[in-house]
Amino acid sequence: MVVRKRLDYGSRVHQVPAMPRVPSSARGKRSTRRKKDEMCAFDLLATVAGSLLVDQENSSSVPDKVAAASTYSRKRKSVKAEQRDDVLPLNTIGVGNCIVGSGGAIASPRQTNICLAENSSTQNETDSVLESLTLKPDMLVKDSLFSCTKASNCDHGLGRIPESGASGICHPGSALSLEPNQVQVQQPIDGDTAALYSLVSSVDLDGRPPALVSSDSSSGMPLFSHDKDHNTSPLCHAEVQLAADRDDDENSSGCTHPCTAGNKSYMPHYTGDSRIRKLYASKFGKAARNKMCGEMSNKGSKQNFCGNKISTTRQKVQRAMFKRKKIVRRHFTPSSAKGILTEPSGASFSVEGQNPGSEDYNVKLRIKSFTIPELFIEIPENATVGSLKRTVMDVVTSIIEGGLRVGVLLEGKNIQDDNRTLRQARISQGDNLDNIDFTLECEAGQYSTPGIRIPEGMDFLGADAMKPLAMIKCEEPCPETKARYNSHRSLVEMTMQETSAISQAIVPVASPKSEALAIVPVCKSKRPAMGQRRIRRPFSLPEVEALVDAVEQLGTGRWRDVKKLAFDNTDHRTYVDLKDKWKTLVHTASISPQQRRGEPVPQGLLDRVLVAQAYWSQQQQLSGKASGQGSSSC
DNA sequence: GTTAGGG
DNA sequence: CCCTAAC
Repeated sequence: MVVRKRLDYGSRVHQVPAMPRVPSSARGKRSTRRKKDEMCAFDLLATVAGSLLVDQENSSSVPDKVAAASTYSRKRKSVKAEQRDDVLPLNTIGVGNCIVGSGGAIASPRQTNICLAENSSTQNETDSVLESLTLKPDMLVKDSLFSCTKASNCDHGLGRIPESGASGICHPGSALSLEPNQVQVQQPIDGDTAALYSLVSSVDLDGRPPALVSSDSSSGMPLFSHDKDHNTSPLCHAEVQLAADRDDDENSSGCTHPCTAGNKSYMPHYTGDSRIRKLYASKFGKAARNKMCGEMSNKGSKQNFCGNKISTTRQKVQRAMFKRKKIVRRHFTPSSAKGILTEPSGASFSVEGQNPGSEDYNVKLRIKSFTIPELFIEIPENATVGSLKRTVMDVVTSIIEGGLRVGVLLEGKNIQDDNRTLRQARISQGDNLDNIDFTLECEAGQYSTPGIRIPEGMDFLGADAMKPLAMIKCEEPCPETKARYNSHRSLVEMTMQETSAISQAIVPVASPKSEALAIVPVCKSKRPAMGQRRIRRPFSLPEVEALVDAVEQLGTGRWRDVKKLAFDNTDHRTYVDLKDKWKTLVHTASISPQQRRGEPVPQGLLDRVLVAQAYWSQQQQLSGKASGQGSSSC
């Protein structure tokens, strides 16, 4: 039922009409407007997530492999609280009968990736996976789905609800290597290929601090114990594991079904109690709202997907291509034997008690290393290193954030029928897993969505926009793989090891005072996912200077004019942004230099800010007095 | 659509 | 940056 709702919503997500704009006075607060059923999804998620966290209280902690993760402890609760205040405090939520994974949900509020796994049987496995989930600092993790299941079904099925949002942020590495850490998802084997798409699409890319992703991802993963054994270099490999789990009918009823990867925005509909709803609203709500477009947003904000406005130029990313090569490890779980067998090809088979011919088996895919090796960026010589980093981040983010559509190729042939089961597609048979490829494509198609306006000049990708962004090659299993497997699970691991070149064309964007690095990727699919938060774009020094200049001339109450004067050619800076930036500048100028963060602003500039602020605030007071006096006198 | 302000 | 109220 839940699945159905999600799917239904997702299928029409783009047609969800924007909330009619009502007079401000009539616009109530979100929380009061929101209907109960709009909160249901997260209610349930919160419930199950809470149970997982509680369960994992007993599990071992993630090794400190990232500096930021050093503080990670078994008290995942505290870690999350410290590192992400906008994360749902899952561990504070009621305990259920299930282990709930919430990788994305925690790693990134934009994406929710919550998986439900069986509770007791996977406890140890969760531990082991947690250990292998530490992320590389520059990794990319993007999770576009979460899964859930009813408590009564936790012992068997794993289902997931792809969460909205092909979003991505990336940390440019030294070689632009972007590696998602392990993201594991499980998929009913009799799910169709669309489900597999969703799973693969869970290779989320996110720029959140690695530690966060690490700990959070770990907590969110329904996991299997084998990872630890062969994951020799967790820091060097980002892995996505796709585990397919086939089980009895109970699962299907309790598990949500993944939506197609193409639909990145849809809403879960759950029912939950007000207690959890409160939790959600207070903590997770903000991020979730961004993600959960439509009803959940339900605000009529033009920044949400409900509106048709495409606000930033980050959408301008020219299509690029890159390939991914994967190594596939295959593990089977025949019955009546325990141990690891190696087939002639070198694939490792884990054999564990299960009836031969039983339909209970799983497929697990692992994707290691998500690398974008080549980016072509035109950057002025006077660019700073910091601006270069930001540019690279923006470019890569643009690539990712536009949304990735996953395709499945079997023996080079694209499997287009999403409704086919894996078995029907001959994916689950085990004898052709080496011939499975995945393609990643930008979600350019989303721009053709009715109601979504593509700014002119942003659509220069043309037909090229649909070229595969990535190709993932499944190859030979790693012979050295040794794994302990959960019973009745067969696994396939895919390793993305090589990446073909991806070429990106970046175009400079007009910017105040010829800002050195106002370079924005040009990508048709650059539009952020519905309801998705915009990419953070710190103001550069030239921008700040331009802002100060404009405010000095126009004052602090004419942000639209300021925009027109100094940022007219900068699409991604709205007058609200300028107003906000001025606010932060005033604050920055008013605090001690030691307390300031981010790229330092010259004190001289800050002094001008204070002077201008004082002057114009005085002017406003005077004008206010004058008008007040005038009106009274009249 | 703008402005102001809280988060 | 997001969101909302108020205009």
